[in-house]
Amino acid sequence: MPADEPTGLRERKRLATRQAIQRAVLRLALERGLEHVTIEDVSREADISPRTFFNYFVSKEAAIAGDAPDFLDDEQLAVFVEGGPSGDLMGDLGDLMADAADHASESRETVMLRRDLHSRYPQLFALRMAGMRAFEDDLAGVISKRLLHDRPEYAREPEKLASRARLVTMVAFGALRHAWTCWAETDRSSEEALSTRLRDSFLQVRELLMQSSPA
Amino acid sequence: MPADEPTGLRERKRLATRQAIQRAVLRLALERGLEHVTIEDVSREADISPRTFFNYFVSKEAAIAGDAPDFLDDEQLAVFVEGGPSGDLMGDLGDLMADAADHASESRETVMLRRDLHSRYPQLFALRMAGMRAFEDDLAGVISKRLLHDRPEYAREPEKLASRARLVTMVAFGALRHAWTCWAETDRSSEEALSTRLRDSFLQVRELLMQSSPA
DNA sequence: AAAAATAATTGCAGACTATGCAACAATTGG
DNA sequence: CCAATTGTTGCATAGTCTGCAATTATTTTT
Repeated sequence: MPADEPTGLRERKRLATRQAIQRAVLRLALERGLEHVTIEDVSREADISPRTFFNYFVSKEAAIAGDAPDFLDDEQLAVFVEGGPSGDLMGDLGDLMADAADHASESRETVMLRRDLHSRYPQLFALRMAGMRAFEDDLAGVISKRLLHDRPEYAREPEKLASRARLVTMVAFGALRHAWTCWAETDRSSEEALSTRLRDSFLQVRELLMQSSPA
Repeated sequence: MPADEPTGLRERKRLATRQAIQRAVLRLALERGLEHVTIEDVSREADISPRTFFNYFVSKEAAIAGDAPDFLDDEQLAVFVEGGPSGDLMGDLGDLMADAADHASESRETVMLRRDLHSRYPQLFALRMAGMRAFEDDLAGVISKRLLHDRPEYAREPEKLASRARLVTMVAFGALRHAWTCWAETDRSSEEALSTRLRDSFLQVRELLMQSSPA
């Protein structure tokens, strides 16, 4: 279906403006410090009017936080829901997240700028996480289907299923945060991909509780 | 004559004002909706000047989010660090959090108002979580000591220990979020304590990965 | 108990954030 | 090329937040 990219001029311009704003605010914040950047500065840098800024983001913080990752194609999602690829829940979730990170629609520059900014202002990272509620809800839906596939008896207890799906989602977000935090700390010259870190963190979660019960 | 009241008048007044502001903003936000409450309204309700509001909280959101839970007494912490009380990491963390919830310094009224507000505005809950970074760092420190006690060989790999401690912390925060979310959804008339939910969520995390590996 | 030191409250000025509205400009589809 | 749709902008206005200096309240010292 998505063969080429026949998006209209309008849509392309909108995307370009959105990215220009994000680059602008990230660059300026890194350059002169978060508190010394105003919407007016950002707008000048991105070549738009201050009013237009608010057509794209509700606040400076939202522009810095950026968008939640895109979800994957339906096919990959279907594989996950039906117990694949490996059958291990945490491992498969790690794969899912890693692939999402690799196919991010954001430019590499934006991702790197944001990583540096998060290192300097850890609150921003927490804020980015806070902005991912919708993504989290989507994820919970997918996980719910997967759990139902793994243990069909959940069909008789829909509330328990929902609760469990949320628990898995929140634990997965813990792994996500861990991966991002580790990645943000790696040497700037290191070429280690975020996706590698993601897979690793999810596998560590898997190990974690196996080890935790003492003799 | 001097009943041991270690806190001076000044400190008590400050605490009272802080709590008055929180009650005011929560009540007003529940009553007329978040977006129809201004700092001026809150200040009037709490009997302070708008300027004073900002001596206590940096923003309206911060007042709503409230403070991170207090940590427990050193003795209880020492037990945890040395492998107690049960020896199971997640279970012990659940106990720790549950006790912290039971001994919260906040008034029951404030806790309930916040719960209701979070039900109506889930973003606020995410924001509250985002504001707990310092608490999270403290927790990571405690967990690091516990891990070192459980597996002294970590002493040879301090970086691995730190990374693992952070992972456990973030997974624990997932459990925390789950417990709070479930608790906020329970019937208002239910007397189920948050601490019960906390213990339950942590134990579920423990079970989770045991079950997750298929045949 | 008064005086000095310390800390909290307040008003005010000023910069910045954010939204509604209406005019204008650009893109799209016929 | 025209008409509909969508995006941009300026303006007005309400609200957020900070620095500063004056005032008031508590604590400490003598």
